[in-house]
Amino acid sequence: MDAGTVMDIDILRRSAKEAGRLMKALSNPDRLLLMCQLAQGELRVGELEEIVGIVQPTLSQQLSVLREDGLVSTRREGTAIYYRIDSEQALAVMAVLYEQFCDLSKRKKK
Amino acid sequence: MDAGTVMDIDILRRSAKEAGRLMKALSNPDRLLLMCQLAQGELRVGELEEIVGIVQPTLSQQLSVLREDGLVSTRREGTAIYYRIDSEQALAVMAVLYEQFCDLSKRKKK
DNA sequence: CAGATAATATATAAGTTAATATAATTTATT
DNA sequence: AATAAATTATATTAACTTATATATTATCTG
Repeated sequence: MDAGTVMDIDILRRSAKEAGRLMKALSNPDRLLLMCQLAQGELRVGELEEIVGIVQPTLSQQLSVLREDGLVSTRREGTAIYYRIDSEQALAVMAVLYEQFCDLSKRKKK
Repeated sequence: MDAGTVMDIDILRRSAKEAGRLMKALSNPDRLLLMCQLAQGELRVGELEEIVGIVQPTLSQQLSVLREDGLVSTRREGTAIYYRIDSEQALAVMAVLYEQFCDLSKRKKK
C-alpha cells in the first residue's frame, strides 16, 4: 500500500480490533514486565513470581490473560509450568517498547 | 545494555508503567483508528468523525484520552480544531502495528 | 452588537469490564 | 497421604465505554 492510498475502512477496522486486543493485553504494567522477562526466554511461574513480586494468584490471572490472547504458550515439566512468548506480533511490539522506553542510549526528548 | 545484563527491576518497572499507559491509550479500536488516520497528517474533528463514524461526544471523549496521555496535540483554526500526533513513541508503535496487522504483503503465518 | 449557527468539549449516569485479594482446587511428585 | 506448583472461584472495588444532555468558543448575519 503506497502512502497516498487510503486503506479500505472496514479492513482497517478489523485490523484495529485485532491490534487493540494486543494493546489491551499489554496495557498492564505487570503483564508488560512479564512479557519483558519472557522476551529473553522461557521461565516458569515461580521464577516470574520472584521477578515481578506480586502475589501468586494475581500473577496466575495475569498470565491467563496473556494465554487467552495468544501472546504466550506453556509447557509443563513436572509440577512446574514454563511460559514462553508465542506471538510474533507481541514480540515486535515489545521490541519497540524496549527501544522507546528502556534503551536510554537511543532515547530522544519527549 | 547487552543481552546478558538484567536491567534493574525498579527502572524496568518504571518503564513498564509508562509503556503501559501508552498501550492502554491504544487499546481501544476507535482510538487506534483515529491514530491510524492521524499518522498520515493532521485532521479536524469533523473529518475524524466522518471516518470513524461514531457519535460526536464519544469521539470527543476518545480524543480527550489521547490528549491527556500526550499522544496528540491540537490547534484551533476558527471553529475547527485540528489534531495531530505528538508522540514519537506512539508513532513508533503505530508503525509496528501497521506492519504487523495491516501490511498484508509482509504478513506471516500466526 | 445581538442572536443564530457550527464545531467541539464537558457533565452525568448507566452498564460493562478489569484488577486483585482470599479461599478452594487441580496436577504432579515424593 | 503429604507437599509443591499452579490454576480457578468468588467477591469487591476501581476503571472504561458510551449515550444523552448541556456548555463553550468562534463565526456569521441582520
